[in-house]
Amino acid sequence: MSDERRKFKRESAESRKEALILATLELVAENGVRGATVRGIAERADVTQGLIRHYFSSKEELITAAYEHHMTFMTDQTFAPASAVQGTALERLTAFVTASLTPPVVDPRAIALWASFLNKVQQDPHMKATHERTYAYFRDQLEALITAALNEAGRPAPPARLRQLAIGWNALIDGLWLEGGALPDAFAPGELAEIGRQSVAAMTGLNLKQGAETS
Amino acid sequence: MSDERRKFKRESAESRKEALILATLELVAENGVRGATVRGIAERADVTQGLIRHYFSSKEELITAAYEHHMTFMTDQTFAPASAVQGTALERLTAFVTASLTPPVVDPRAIALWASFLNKVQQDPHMKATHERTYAYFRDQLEALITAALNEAGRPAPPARLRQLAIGWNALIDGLWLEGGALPDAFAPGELAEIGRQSVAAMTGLNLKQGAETS
DNA sequence: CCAGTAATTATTCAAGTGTATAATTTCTCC
DNA sequence: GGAGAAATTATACACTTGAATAATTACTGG
Repeated sequence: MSDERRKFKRESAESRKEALILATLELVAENGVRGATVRGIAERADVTQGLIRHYFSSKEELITAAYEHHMTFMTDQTFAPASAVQGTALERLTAFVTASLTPPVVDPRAIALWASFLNKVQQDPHMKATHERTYAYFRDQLEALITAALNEAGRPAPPARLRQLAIGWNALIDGLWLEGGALPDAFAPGELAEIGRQSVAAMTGLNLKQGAETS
Repeated sequence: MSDERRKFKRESAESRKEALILATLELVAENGVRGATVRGIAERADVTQGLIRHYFSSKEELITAAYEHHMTFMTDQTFAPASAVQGTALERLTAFVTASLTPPVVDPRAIALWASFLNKVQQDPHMKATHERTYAYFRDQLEALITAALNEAGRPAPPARLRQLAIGWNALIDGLWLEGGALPDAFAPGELAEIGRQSVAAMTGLNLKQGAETS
């Protein structure tokens, strides 16, 4: 007697928005920002295209929301492990490097998203601000960790040297992240993190051995 | 008496193709591959859109040609300085690192192009092959240079170690290249190259001081 | 249970897209 | 110097795009 099947189901604004954002990220990663069409996103999220405009006043706004969502996710994934460590600065530093070079941070999709968003980030002031804030945060955290680890080791360094170290470390981590994501099959599991730890150790004279987290 | 002004001028196929490719690269850098429209490219190259199809059977073909052009340019710019050096392996290695971290290799546009092409590179088999060939060439050259420099210094290393060094160096150079191109104002001229030389020196125990090329 | 409201779908529109074809213009060569 | 061929422009077409509006549908509160 009742309708054999509803034509659609109402969802909370929150979950709908998130579904649309996730669908957007998928398509942006696959086809770039311009390739992520309103119709494609709607289809991927299993709604009709009109709904997008109901939740976001324009495609631009959806794209921006998706970017922020992604950046927050990446930042969380990168910093959570180091924050969880309650040991020495050197241990936190090691955890940070390892997390930065391990899935899900290292991931082909993350690289694709980074590349796809780059153009827009450089042109849109709001997205640019988000990006620079994230980047500065990343490097500041890194520099603080390096500083603490060097002090801990009884080998404090002047600010100029610390800046250089932070830039170099950051570059190395970025580069390995990029290589790992762009050529996922070229490296054995854990290899990137191991190379990362060894390289930054050599650059600093600190000794980063892998903490046995889950042995 | 003669026509006050010709409506167009004939050019050689070669120069027209190049003009179209350069216009394409400009627009791809600015707006991504999908943002580089046939009409936009034609306007930038000061021709009408029909001409594009006269020289390239499709937009796809033009994009591919532009990508190859760019990759060839980047490879040349990166390797020419090191090839020109007639000294020790260490000197060639230093020249290589320096060239990789100096304009025009370090350039916001180059980063934008790299990012814009990434999607297409990962999907189009032909472009993917070009990319992987270039990447492999880059790392092989680097590994060979490192090997030679270590041998020269009387400190040969086993293959596994050489592989790790090449991956690490490559990542560091890529990362610095990326940072320099993405935030061109964040670094003083020559700073990136200096950090690069110091970092890879520390990673290897080799001493790369800048050769005084143009003092 | 049933009206009102908001979520969702359905349809429409103007602008932009790559491609195809037809119409011109320039240059070369005998 | 002028005909023929190739380069270039001009026009047309089918399709996609983001956005706007109208029409339905599902849920909620009394």
